[in-house]
Amino acid sequence: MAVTVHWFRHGLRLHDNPSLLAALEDAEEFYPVFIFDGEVAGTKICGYNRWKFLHECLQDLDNQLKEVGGRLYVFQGDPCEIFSTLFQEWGVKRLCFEQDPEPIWQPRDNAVKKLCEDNDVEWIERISHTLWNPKDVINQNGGSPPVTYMIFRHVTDGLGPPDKPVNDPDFSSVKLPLPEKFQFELPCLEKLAPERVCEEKKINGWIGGEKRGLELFESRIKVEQKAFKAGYCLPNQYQPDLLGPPMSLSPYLRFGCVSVRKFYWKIMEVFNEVSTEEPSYQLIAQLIWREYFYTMSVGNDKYDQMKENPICLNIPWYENETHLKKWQEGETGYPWIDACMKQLKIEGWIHHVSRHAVSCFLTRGDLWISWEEGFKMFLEHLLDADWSICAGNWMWISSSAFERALQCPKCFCPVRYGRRMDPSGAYIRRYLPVLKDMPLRYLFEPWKAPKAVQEKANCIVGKDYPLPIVNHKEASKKNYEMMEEVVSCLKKCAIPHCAPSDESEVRSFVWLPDHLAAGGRGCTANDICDGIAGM
DNA sequence: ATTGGGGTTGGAAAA
DNA sequence: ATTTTCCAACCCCAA
Repeated sequence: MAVTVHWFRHGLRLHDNPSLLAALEDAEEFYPVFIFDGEVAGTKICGYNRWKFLHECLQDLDNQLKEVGGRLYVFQGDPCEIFSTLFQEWGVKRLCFEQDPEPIWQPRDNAVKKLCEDNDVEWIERISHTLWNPKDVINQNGGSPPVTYMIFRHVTDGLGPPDKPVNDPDFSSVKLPLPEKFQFELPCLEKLAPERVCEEKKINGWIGGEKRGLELFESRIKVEQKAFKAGYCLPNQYQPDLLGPPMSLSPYLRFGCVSVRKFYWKIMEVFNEVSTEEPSYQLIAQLIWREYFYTMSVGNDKYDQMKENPICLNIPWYENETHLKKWQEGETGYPWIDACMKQLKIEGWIHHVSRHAVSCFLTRGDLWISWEEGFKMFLEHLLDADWSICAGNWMWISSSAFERALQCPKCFCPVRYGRRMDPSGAYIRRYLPVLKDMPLRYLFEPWKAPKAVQEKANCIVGKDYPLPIVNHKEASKKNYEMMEEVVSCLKKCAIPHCAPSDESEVRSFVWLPDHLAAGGRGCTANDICDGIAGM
């Protein structure tokens, strides 16, 4: 019988929460704790929508705990200092928390573990943010992160399917002490970081928290079930729904409102109910990508930067503050790009085709600006961005790492790709109202509209809407040549690193130079920017 | 595998 | 009403 604490960081949920169960086991008194330390839950770089989402997650946890007679204890400050006080005050005997695999959290967690050891407090860390323990994947692979995505898949196949979700917590036999003097007011963004409250406090349709996450999950499962029954197949030239209400679970996976293991097993279950075929890997491909980027960041604290990052190509990107600013603000003069950036800033979530478009435009496609800038922008605004997933996706997109480093694909045309993804132009008109009367014909390249058309549409290009900041055709051609040069330099020093076991896989691989292969990898899948992957 | 590019063609919108 | 322009819809090919 003991006083125990569960420390929430990721994993803002009650279901499938093994470390929460560990905290409740044989406990006499139980305290659920969340600590704002200026970094937790991605609050170091955090736009308004992310703050709002996090607050809703915490509010939801507090509401659920109220129903079982408790409250969520919320603190602000350094975890070590706070726990040091709490251990004394509450007489804590056990501290439980979910594993945060990313390197950025290790100093914090190591310090707290040491504090526990110094104070004779048992600490328990459990895996539930990822499908597998990244450390198991690395061990299974012989001590280093898998060199390629294919190998990653192979290794995880070797580990077997991920653990099934654990039972819901039972609070009936523990005491949930209520505070006498402590205030449970969640610190609001306006007070904590007023400079981060942007003017764009728009309603975005996203509501944080486990309750909403599970509702969305259930409705999403029904959609998938229907698709399976109808004979699920991968869409070849599919039309993304850029205008519908948010359906992605990615923000809920990011904050742990919905368990990734629940997601995995439910999809499998639903598919198996409908079909006797072996479930396609594609069903959970995005979850595996998520897993891959988390795992690959383990032990690489330079994962979010180009310099000194063993897996990232050094590419001589331009430094162009003006271009960067225009990209960030959605003022590039390419309506498709600008609409995506406006939606990102206003709503905090954009579809993966939008992510493809703007990330390619910033980096290897048009502006030739480092992916690190895009990483920072996405990490600030995207509800589903997490440090390693965001950085991994940006390296991928910009052809800075993985097999992309040696096989740079064609870039997206900001006009043509937009036309295909948003054929009615409704998406652009929603996020760029200045273009609402521009005829569809010129909507994706309004600078080509004759003066009379511009006047009639009440939008003079160069005045009401910017002229394009670069000539796509010229810029992308030059950038492609520069990328080819980088690649040809690399190929000269490329040496076979390891032979693929399966002959059929050879096609998918490009040999990596040693310095890349050491911590690097290649992969063949595409479509990695889906919200689930959480770029 | 998925894009852009080149070619062609038919048709719609602009002039 | 006629001409011009340009785009969607094909195809195939290259990367």
